[in-house]
Amino acid sequence: MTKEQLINLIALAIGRAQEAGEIGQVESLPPLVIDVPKNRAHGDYASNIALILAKPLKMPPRSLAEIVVKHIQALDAASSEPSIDAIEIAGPGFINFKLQGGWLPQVIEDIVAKGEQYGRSNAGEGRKVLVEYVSANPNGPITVAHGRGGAIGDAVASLQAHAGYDVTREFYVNDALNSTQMNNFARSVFYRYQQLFDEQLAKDDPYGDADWLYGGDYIRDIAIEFRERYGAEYEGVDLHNDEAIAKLREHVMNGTIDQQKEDLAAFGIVFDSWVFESQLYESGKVREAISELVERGETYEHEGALWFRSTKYGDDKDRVLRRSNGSYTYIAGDIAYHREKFHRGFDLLVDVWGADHGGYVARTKAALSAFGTDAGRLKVLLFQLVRILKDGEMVRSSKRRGNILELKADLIDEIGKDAARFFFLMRSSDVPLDIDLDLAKEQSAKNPVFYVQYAHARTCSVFEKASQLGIAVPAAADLSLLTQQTEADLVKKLRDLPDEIAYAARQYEPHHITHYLRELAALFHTFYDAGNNDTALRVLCEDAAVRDARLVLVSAVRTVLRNALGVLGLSAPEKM
RNA sequence: GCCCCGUUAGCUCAGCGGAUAGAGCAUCCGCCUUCUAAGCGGAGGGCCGCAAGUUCGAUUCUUGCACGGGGCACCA
Repeated sequence: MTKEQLINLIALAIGRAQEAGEIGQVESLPPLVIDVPKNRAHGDYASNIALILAKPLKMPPRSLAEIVVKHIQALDAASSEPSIDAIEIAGPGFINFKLQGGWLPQVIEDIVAKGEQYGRSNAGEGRKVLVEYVSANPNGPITVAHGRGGAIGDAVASLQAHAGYDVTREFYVNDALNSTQMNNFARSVFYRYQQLFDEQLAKDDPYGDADWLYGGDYIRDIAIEFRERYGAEYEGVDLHNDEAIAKLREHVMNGTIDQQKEDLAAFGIVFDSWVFESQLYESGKVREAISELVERGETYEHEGALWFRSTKYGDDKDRVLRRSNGSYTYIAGDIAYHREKFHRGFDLLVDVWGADHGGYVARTKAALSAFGTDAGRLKVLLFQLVRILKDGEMVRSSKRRGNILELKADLIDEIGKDAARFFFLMRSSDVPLDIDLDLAKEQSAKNPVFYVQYAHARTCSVFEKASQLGIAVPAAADLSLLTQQTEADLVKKLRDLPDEIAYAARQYEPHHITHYLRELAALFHTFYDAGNNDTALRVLCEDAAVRDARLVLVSAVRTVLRNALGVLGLSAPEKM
């Protein structure tokens, strides 16, 4: 009996009880949900329906439960295939079900049949969702903080895809023309570039303390790359000539973006789409968006600037869209960008931002509301800051100055792509993340990703061993022979994957999957280890029928581990 | 001052309105003639920040308070 069948049975029993006049009618029956109790002594499934109906029906929960149970038993007994083994009323009025063994083979057969598809659902019904993440400014490398956003965004996108949405992954490049920061960035690169040709300039370092100078060694790295690409072609650029700098800025920026793409690829992230803020300006989308706000009467002029009356939609204060000097503000581009996303036909937008951008949620949603779009169709995921511990000290990462911790050099090269992704996804986005680089470098059992991947490698080693012994992996087996408690526990966990993925997708919380993986790995290790103490409990035991059943079980475990790792973009090594 | 996030075991954190609140690390005690010990079993350790409210039932929802972090530009 499946979960759905049990729910139907309960609904039917309530209907019978109502027909018999034993319980009253309710306006609307709440959706029936049944849980898998944490405590296995409480059975396979538990329903709290009697507790929920107690109030509207004005009956004590326990007696209500007794009536419902009576009808459930009658219905089950009358069915062609009675499948409830035991049913009991517990505590304040829970109805606990123990089903006959049939569910266990069903779960395994389902996994074997679905293979890579196991865990997917069609809840999204193909609706189009755009997930935008990382979106680092083109003035430096991808940092560890971007890495957290990248891991979360990529996992959320993957979860949505598994939940049946049509997902697009997008990176938004803030290369706006009115950017003072970008000019300073280019100026800094050219200064370091000139120093490569002029020893005296390098020694004197006249602008070493200039306000506009970007600190950090990565600027020098970019200058070196620039020299490799263009040689001495731009050696004579006047650092104080804003126009000349602005003209050459693009060269610098393209190099930076290429580098970002490389770093992201090393992290396993590839975007479907890159949108440039400059193109929104050039194509007139920004002007268009602002004009629409003006036409809709959502703006006003004040002291020469154009303001968006965002307070009308719950923002703290109104926002300037166009400065008194005629240039657009950052949010003008951002508003146009979000408007444009919906124009491209997406049903749902997900933005992944650092918590330091939390203040932008209200104004962005306000803009959508002003366009007459339901702001609920934009989901903004804020993740708390990443803190880095190195040599026992907290390192503060800063984009403008030095101390930048680069995702590639400082994390991926140290602990590997999989470990980095796993650590980023181990915690809820709402919690600050500490990464102790020294500890993470250890690559020991303390590292949970190894624990999980090792479980997968172990499943593979069983098949390896079987093959050496000339034992073929059976296509089917008598799964009713899986009678050990460790086996039942394992299969119950395997059964949870579709629910876990659906839940994590619905909540936009990938960390549930890392927890699931650890739990599943632990149950597999326990199951496996039982064979170390008792050879009869090994997968490759004497009894061929039991052995075949266990091989099918291990195959299902391998599939589920692989699928769950895959959702998070983690590899499933066959050997470790 | 206002907005967002947090407060659960020594530490870092899970916990989807339910039953005896969990995991990892750390500490202590056990298990290698092994299908991979990169593993497993066991023990100790909790006013779930405080106070109200809603509920049959609150660690979970609401409000207030306290403490900690982040954010409050005609910067991006």
